[in-house]
Amino acid sequence: MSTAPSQAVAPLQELRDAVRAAAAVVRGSDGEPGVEPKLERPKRAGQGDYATNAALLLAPVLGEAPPRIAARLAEELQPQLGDSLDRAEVAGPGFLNLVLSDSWYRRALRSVLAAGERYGADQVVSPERTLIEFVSANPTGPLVAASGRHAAYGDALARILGHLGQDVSREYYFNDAGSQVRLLGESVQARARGTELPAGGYQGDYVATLAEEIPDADSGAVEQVASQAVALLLEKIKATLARYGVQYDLFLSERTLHAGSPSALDRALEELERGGHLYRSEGAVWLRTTAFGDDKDRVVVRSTGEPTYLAADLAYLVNKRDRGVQRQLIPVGADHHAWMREIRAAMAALGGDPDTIEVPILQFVHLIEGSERAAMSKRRGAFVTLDDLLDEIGVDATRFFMLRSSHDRTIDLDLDLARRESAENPVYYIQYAHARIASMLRRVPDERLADPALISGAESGSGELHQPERALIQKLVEFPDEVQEAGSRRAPHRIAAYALELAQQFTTFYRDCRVIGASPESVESFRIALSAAAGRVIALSLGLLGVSAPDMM
RNA sequence: GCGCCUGUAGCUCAGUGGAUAGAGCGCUGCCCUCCGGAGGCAGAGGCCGCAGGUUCGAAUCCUGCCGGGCGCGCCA
Repeated sequence: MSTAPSQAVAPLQELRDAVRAAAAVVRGSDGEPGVEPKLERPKRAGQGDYATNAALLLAPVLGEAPPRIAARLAEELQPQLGDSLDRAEVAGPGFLNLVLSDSWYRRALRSVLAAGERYGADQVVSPERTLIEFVSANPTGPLVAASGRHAAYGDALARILGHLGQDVSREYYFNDAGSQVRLLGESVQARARGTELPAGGYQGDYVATLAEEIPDADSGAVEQVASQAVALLLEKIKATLARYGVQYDLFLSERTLHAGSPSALDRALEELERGGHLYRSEGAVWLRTTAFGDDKDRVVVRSTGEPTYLAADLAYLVNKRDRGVQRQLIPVGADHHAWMREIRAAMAALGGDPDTIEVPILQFVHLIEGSERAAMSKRRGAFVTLDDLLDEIGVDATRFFMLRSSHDRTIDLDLDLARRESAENPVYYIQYAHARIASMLRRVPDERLADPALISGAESGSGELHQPERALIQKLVEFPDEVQEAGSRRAPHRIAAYALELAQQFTTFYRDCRVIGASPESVESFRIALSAAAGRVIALSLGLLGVSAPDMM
């Protein structure tokens, strides 16, 4: 039995290890049970605090009835878990329900407090240099509302993986070299001159603003106007992202990949040429991506001699390889999902491992006004900007709204509803729970809130725990698993769901269990420790989403 | 036509092999001498898109069909 106080093994992990060990013994193998038993929380009362399906998994292997195996597991677990376990009961088709003792709960709370800010961290065995490239919207206009999904997702993922011990950096790659940029320059110039916009030109009001802000917009060279427009728009994008709470490590310009002789792009193409992955056809240069799983080959140099965006992407890949990047996460919108095959094939052609490039597909954010679906077009100037959205409903509500849905579901953003209901966004429920805890703890002297006091409070008291106390502790000990799951599945929305459940569980506890002034004092100390732990884990969860955890609202 | 994603309560969404499927909003009815009522309790509300299959066990995995989103350019 492991009760060593300084060992911060997650309480659930301890239980899981014990079940695995017992399963191995029952199976008669040394150490390895050969199956992966699960530990889960039964939904119904009377089915224990946790249940394992180990016996059901072992039954086909051992050729015995599951309940018999479960009974033997129980015998093995008893000595392993010692006073952590009240009793183990065989139930249903062969589940083993574990009823844990209050001393287990007290130790579990203690370990949450002892872990502090690093609770749920340090689970990565071998960290990789991980790059998350996200948003990367071209600087041909302000960030639109949908970019808020990308920004929130990429940033939250970075925070989660960082918490788990990965070496993460955030990058924004922007195309400032292509035809769209030239078109932007032409549009600004046309606006400045009062002449007609070029075909397919940019029509937004911001183009007129740019025409005023850029000196000599009417008379200067188009390239000059374009590059000044890009610079101004990029500043605006950076300001919006900063306001949204997203800090990038690097903004990388496509133009720098074209610069020099030979350029990064030249060198990438040369390398592919040497590898025999390029061929010429119809006057263009093609990359044979079909050799690596793509459904068609892709042009890298147009018949006009101009490189495509994919060519620049190749140069960027080489650039990242040279910098020692080991894993790349590049969330893109659903309209770009075919690009995943291209880039992974390109990676393979460059001799890299395509599996180190992950491209989570973010489904669309549909804007609805009234009952109509608002079409978004940057070029036509018909869009809602991220800044507009932040003005309307604020950073926290926007982030939470964007993060509570799984990335592979489309989000319907009803602007009227969002404005009306922003006060009812679940994020406020969570923040309210946090503020309430902070308010409560303000009534407690500082010395009782110091870590040693809290930790001893967690183990103080000998009375029986109340069910809401146990339920809250159960929720708290799930946190490391949730972070792990959110990280490995690239699914920050798990944390949003968890934070809401935790806030609910705290609220139930708060209603049923008097904290300040509870007697005897050991009970008060225990509940102060429990409240402080709940407050910390709520703050940690919100922090992983980039949402603030205010002490007062 | 082909490829990717998706279909769970009136609405917005969690739940990627476990026992009688959950939350928020909305609806009905209650609860403030009490640590923050931005709260709580109770209730109504579900062929988990449909049909097969795998399994001791399926919302979850497989197949087909139906509905929705997005792609299928020497555009980005």
